[in-house]
Formats: sequence, C-alpha cells, structure tokens
Amino acid sequence: MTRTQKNSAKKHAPARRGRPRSKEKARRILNAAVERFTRNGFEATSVDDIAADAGVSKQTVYSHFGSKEELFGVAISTKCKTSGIDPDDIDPDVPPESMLPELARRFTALITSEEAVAVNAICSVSRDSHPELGRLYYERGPVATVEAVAAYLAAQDAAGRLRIDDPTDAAWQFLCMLKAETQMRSQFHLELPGEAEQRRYELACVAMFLRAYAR
Amino acid sequence: MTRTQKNSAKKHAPARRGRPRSKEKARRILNAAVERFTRNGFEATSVDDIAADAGVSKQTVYSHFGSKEELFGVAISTKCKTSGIDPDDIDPDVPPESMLPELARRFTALITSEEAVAVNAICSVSRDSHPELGRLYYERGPVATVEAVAAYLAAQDAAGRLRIDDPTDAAWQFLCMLKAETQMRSQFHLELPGEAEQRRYELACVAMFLRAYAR
DNA sequence: GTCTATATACAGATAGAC
DNA sequence: GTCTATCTGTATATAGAC
Repeated sequence: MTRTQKNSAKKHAPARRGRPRSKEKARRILNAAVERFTRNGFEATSVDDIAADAGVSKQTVYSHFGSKEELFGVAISTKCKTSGIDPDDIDPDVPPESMLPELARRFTALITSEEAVAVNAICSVSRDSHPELGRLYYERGPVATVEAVAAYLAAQDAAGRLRIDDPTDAAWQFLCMLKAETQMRSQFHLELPGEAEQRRYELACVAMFLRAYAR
Repeated sequence: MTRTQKNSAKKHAPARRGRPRSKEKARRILNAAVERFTRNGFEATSVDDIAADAGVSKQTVYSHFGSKEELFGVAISTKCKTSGIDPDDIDPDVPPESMLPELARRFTALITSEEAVAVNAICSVSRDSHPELGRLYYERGPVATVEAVAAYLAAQDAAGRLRIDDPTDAAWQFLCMLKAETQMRSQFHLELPGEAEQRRYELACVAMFLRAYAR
C-alpha cells in the first residue's frame, strides 16, 4: 500500500548507489558529535557544526538521529563505554609491591586524558538534563575500575600478602588518593606536575597504602 | 556641554529617588545570575532569565555588568571565594584520633553540598572559555583546604603524635580518600550512601590513615 | 537518502522615552 | 537608572527537489 507500483523503473535501476553510504555517514556524524559535544558541551554545539564536520547536510543528521537531544545521548553514551581499566589486565599472582605502582601509573594516565576529563565534565553539567549519562559513565568507568582493583586486593588478602578486611573500601582509597591534585589540575586545564613529580607522588601513595594494609 | 541647562527643575527635584536602588538591584541581579549559571551553565542561561528572576529589565543588567560574559565571570568568582575549610577551625593541639574524624565529617558535608558540586561542574566545563575560573576555584577551594590540613598534620609530626615526612602529600591523600564514591555520586546526582554508611567509610579512612602514618 | 532553501523562535545587545 | 520596544544574528527543525 505504501509503495506505488507505477515507477517500477526505479526498482530495476542499479539499486546500490545512495543506500550503502548511509552507515558510513551515520558513523561520521557520530564521530563529529562526540568531538564537538565533549569539547564544547551541549548548548554551545550547533547541529550545523556537526553536519559541517561530518561533511553532510543538516537534514541528514536529523534523518539519522531525530533530534539534537537524541544525538547527544547516543554520542556521550558511546564514550562512556570505553573508559576504565580492564580487569583482564590485572594478574592476581603479581605481588602488590610491583603491581600497585603499575596500576597507579596506568590509572593516572587514564584520568588525565583529555577524553576522560571531557566526558567527566559533560556528564557532570548534564546531570539535570540527562541524568542517565552520569549513571552510565559512573558505572562503566569508575565503578568498573574500582571493582577490578578490589578483586585484585581481595586476592592479595587471600594469598596472605596483605591484610584487607574491606577490599572495596581499600580500592576506592587507593584510586582516589592517586587522583588528588593531578585530576583536579587536568579538570581545570592548569599546568600538570612533571613526569618525575607525578611518579614520585604515585610511589608515595603506594608506599602509604602498603604500610596501612601490611600484614 | 552634555547637560542642557534648560530643565534646571530636575536638578532641584528630590535628588534621591532612582539612585539608591542601584546597588540593591545589582545585588539581586548577581544573586539571580549565580543561581542560574550554577544550575544551568553559561549557554543554557539567558540574560532574559536573569533579568526576570531579579525583577529588573534586561537593559538594567547590561548597564550594571556590561555583557553576559562579564556577569558570568563576576558571578562565579563570587562563589569561588566561599568554599573550603577555614584553617582557624583546626586546633593543632587536638590529637588526630579525635580531630581527623571531625575533619572528615566536615569535609564530606562540604563536597556534597549542592553549591560546591555546581561550582565545580561549571568551572570544569568552562575550562576553555574561562580558564581563570578554574584556577580561582582550585586555589580558593581545594588548595586552601589542603594547606590547612597539611599545617595541622605537620604540627602532629612535630608533636611526635604521627610520623609524616611530607604533610602536603598526606593531606591530599587524606582528603581525596574521603571524596571517593560520595563526591562522584553527588557529581552525577545519584543516590548518596546513607548517613551511617558515610560515617563508617569516613572512620575507615581515618583508621587507615592513622595506621599508615603511625609513629 | 541526501541535498538546498526556508519557517519559526529566541538569543544577545542597543535605542530612546521617562 | 530604568524601562519598553526593537535590531540583528543564529539556532533547531522542516519542506520539497532530486
């Protein structure tokens, strides 16, 4: 009913011309949206900007994503899924004296990355307009990371290398200590401490942590 | 030259009628601006909104503050000055076993306050457009608080109650541990842990800290 | 599906009366 | 100093050709 049968010529015309590009364009739009939204926020980003960056017309953006609002949700959600430390990268057999400095180094790199800072900021200011984004980010990023570290710490307790009654508490303590000054300075775009100072502080935290949880 | 001498009647008319209200209106505008900007951010707030909240016309806003941009700077700067913990409230003679739990409680209350969360968020997203705000907030708030705590910890070291080689490191560690989950949940408007759980975590951190820095 | 052109709304900022 | 009325730009979203 919806399709007329008159212009059957179209049906037989080479059918793959406009269609195949669709997914590619959607991808380009999404990339551009992520870039703009994380850099400039929701309000300061216009659909025109995104369309121009993606090299498509504005209408194409609307065809694919319905509205600026929906595009924003999809774009930021995408980024929330790619943060955090992978639990598979943590080997419970490596003793804490060598594992914790390594974790500290990786965690610092993570939280000072432009991307993480931007996503954090955007989820934070959007807490009223898009509360689901904050939850998504929080669970996929921070909570997932804490759980991974907590599992490692629980293993160390079980192995008798440390004495940790509440591994989740300890994981939050360890990771949050590390954030400290560095994350704040990233957050506000202030000068970061040098590599050497950063490594020094990480090791100071590891040492402090090991003293507190020594068996 | 600019003033005509014809309407000298005006000169002799009761001269204090429009004038005295000026400061009062400026104050109302500023209050409204702080409220709107911290709640909704820079872009999502219109000068019309602020004028309406303050009960004045838009032109009056411009007369007093020049532009939306300038008003924003003044409004947020104001709020940056009222955060942090007062060093005078910390008595170096009180031993850490009783002082640290108290500091922990007050610090938690501070970082979970709507106002602190809002100012933090707005300074963070404005890091490109208004870099000076981040620095202002950072120095008046977090840095000032850390310094106050560091001074206390140095005193404890000197008094032989704790052993702390680097009081500034230790202060960052202590305060950042406390933030942990709670601040993040505030930041994204998620449910906070209950009072009891919050107190429990604070005391766990104090205990952990005291173990690490015991003499 | 994709584009160009347009409808509609509202923003920041200013002009001029009082 | 303060208001009302207005200018000017630009935003989201849509209509219609191809």
